[in-house]
Amino acid sequence: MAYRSTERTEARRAKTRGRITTAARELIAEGGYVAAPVAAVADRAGVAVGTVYRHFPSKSDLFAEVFREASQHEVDAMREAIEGIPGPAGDRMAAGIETFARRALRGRRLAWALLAEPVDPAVEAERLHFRHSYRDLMAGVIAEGIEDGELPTQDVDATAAALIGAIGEAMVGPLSPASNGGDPDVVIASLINFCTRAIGEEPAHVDR
Amino acid sequence: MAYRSTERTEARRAKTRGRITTAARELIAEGGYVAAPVAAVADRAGVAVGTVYRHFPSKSDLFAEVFREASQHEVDAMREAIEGIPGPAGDRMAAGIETFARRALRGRRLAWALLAEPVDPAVEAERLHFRHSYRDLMAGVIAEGIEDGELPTQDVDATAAALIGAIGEAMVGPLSPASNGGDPDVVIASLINFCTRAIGEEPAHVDR
DNA sequence: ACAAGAAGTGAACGATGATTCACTTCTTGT
DNA sequence: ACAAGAAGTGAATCATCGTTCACTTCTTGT
Repeated sequence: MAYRSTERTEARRAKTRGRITTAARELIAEGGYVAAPVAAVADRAGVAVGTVYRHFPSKSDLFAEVFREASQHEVDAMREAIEGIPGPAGDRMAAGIETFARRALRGRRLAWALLAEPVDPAVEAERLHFRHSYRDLMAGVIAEGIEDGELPTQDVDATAAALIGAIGEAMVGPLSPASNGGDPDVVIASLINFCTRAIGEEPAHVDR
Repeated sequence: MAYRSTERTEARRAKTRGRITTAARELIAEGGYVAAPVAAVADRAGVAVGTVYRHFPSKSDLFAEVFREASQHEVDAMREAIEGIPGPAGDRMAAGIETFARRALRGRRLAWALLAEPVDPAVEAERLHFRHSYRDLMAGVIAEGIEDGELPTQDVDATAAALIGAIGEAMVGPLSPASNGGDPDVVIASLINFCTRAIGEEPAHVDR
């Protein structure tokens, strides 16, 4: 037994693995899943196709990991926005949405890939987890608002699911003004007004 | 010139064509776009693969037609629901949503394929048209409501886009209570309450 | 009955893309 | 220096599908 993996080789291995996931994420951010066949990922990472398979059992596993990391980032950002400030539920929801929206608009393609682009089942499972996290964050704020008497009683899960749908469509959907050259600030303000009314509050400012 | 197409042959040709589009629609309704390769469509229609290409220049064209027909049906149904009744904008929007929702719940897979499942660009163009139609129907009702002083001023297009997103997620999305065994009537009632509040009205009844 | 034209057939082709594997190159402990 | 084991390679393989086309079968007018 003349070979023993050491810190040095371990680090090198991790570095290669990281180059592969980074390449995959970049390709997705540029052109979505279709723009990221294994050969292209390997090419961008500067390794051979076979090397990808030394680090991941299949393409699905690779992309599931990429997905998991990227979406965890997004969810964490939203959670911080929501929990970071005190105040009424409506304001905290608005802060969460604003954070989500600004990040999504900065990387529209990646946001679309995470939210909506079709993928294989293994990756889809990650997406489901991701969407659940969003919904639960929203549902939590709304439930508190109801408990405090700030919001009307409502089916919290249904409201939260519909909110996620509305936000997704408004940010990355083809109908969205954001997809058609609208001013991001205006689009976000409209979206927040919509969501504020939807949970049963009066928006602070009215559009237009 | 000894052959002249006649009514009889014309009818036979149309029938075959119809069998092909029907087979395609059924396969989509059962398993989505991925479950409908040309060979499977031909098989279900009881014709050879080559026959499909006698009737449609390409798979894209076939599916574009299937999409167009199916979505036109849906849009017409919603339009009738909205225009069929008099009354305040909020009520008419609710009627439109209810119609949409009941149809979507009856054929969830097809609805998902029409609304969200990724497809080639030619078909995507049909979908865009379809979603635009929905948005415009919604935007029309809301604009009238604003004009009548029934609804607060708001960015009509943004509201309409967000509504479409909310409805889609609530009906066919993985988060939806409707996807998790919820009672359709309850799910629809919650959705309508959400949308009613979102456009700036007080719902008639409160959930739970 | 027959020729012309159309509809129908399905094996073969071509493109794309994931996955494999025999082989080479690098690292490590003796 | 050397053997063992790991990392890396990339051409070849396999699978899936859309599309084509030489051929067969049907329909119609003479």
